[in-house]
Amino acid sequence: MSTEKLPARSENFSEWYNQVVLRAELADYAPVRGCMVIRPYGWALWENIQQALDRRFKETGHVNAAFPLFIPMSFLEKEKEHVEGFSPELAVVTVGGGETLEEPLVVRPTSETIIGYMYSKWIRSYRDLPVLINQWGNVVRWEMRTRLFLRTLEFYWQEGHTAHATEEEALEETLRMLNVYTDFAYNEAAIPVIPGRKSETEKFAGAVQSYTIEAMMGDTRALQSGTSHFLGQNFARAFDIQYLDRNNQLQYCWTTSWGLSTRFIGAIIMTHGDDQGLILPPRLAPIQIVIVPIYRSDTEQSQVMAVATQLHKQLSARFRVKVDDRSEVTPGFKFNDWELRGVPLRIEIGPKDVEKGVLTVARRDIPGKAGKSTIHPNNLEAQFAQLLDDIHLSLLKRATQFRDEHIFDPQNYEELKEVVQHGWAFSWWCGSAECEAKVKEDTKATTRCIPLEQPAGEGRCIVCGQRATQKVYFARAY
RNA sequence: CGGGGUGUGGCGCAGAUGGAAGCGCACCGCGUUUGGGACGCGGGGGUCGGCGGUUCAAGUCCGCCCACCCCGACCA
Repeated sequence: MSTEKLPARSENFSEWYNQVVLRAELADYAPVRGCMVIRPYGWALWENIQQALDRRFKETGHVNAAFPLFIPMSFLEKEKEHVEGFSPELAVVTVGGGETLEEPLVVRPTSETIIGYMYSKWIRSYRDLPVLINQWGNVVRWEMRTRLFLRTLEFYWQEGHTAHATEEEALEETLRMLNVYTDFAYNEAAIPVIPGRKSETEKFAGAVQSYTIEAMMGDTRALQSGTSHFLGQNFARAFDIQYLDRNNQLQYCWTTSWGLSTRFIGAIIMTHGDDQGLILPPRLAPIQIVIVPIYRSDTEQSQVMAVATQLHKQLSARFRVKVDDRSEVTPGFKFNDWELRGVPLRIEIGPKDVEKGVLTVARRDIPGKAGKSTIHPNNLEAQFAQLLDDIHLSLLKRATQFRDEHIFDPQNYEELKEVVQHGWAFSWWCGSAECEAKVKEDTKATTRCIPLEQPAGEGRCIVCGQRATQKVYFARAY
């Protein structure tokens, strides 16, 4: 616990971010460079993310399974682009039980290869298709520069891997899961992500096409928050995933993969947080309502605690509630503490409230006195459900407004260079890697996505002036 | 891997010219407090990143090594 104020977001956004993560006790640095410990509060948030996603996966027909952490080195080498993309960041095990291994094992950076290998064993007939499997697990990528949640050597995620009989079906699956992520981001996390397609240079190593949900952080940088890949027959050919169709013809499968990681926690922090700390979206918050009792004398304490305990019991049936009964810190400290931790609603119960038979409620999304109101204890569940929904909507509205205010439509290349310093540019783009590279070279901004929703007509590439049929977002990214 | 920086109680730091390791916060105890980050008194805790050297004497000077942080190249 610390009593110091956080650095202001406007002064030093990344320092604000680090301190929020550490002080809200979401995570801590591990003894190994680039690794972190996800603490109980952070893990509880992840568990809620998992639940919300897992429910959507099941609803769309997927099942969970678990594949091994170790993958034979040779597997990675079977898909050319895949190995080129991942080999620089592999952790490799060369010794086991004191003996040098016959073949080195890589610690999975992603599981397309080993799952592809298994699929080739399991799939024989069109009757076996589609295979719709998801895995919750952890992967390792030896990154050079790391940041809590946003990029660590090891991270937790889910990776879905599906195999289909036809290209159409696989493409449909790819977009279905992109929609699942979009729906999750809007309706659980209150994050207005933009779904779109990745450029050739930005796509997943080994994919035919990659789709992404891109979110704008509070400093206007972009964060890829989830991805869905159409893998074509690349991995099916590399791993011999074949089936006999109705006409007894041997065919290669069409596969997809899609993932969302603990990085999403970073997206939540940087989308909604303010100078007081975290603001957690109500549907994912580990604690939705915190009750802070206030008292002086022993008599007051017993009166107040009686109400607090009863209220806790009543509300717990429907909400995630906590009573902060710590006696060693003052109410003022607790207010700040729970605001730092982002709890959406706080109930203050003091002698005055007990006397009047009311509750004082403070909304986390509206700081200070403005967010406080007095409510009468009739139909409490409905009142709190309404309040939490209101907070969800207000967070989404605020984030959407911020996003839209920082998306620009530069009229020429000079303007583009300027706007990507403090926002995103939404511009016509010819699609060439050269133009993309030039923007990156000049501004550090990269293409984030070609949004699914495109304006009508066509224009001129913002970089080279050639005919362009699509608009793309350029932004500096995490 | 290139450029810059930092290593001293849990955290943040101070320790010119070598001469008995300190401060703030946190922690423990007691008391007073408690409606927006309380206060008093009393405590516990550090082989000064590591190894080697110079010296009567090294946190301080010299050499080597290690780790971490920031900025680049790479990335969900």
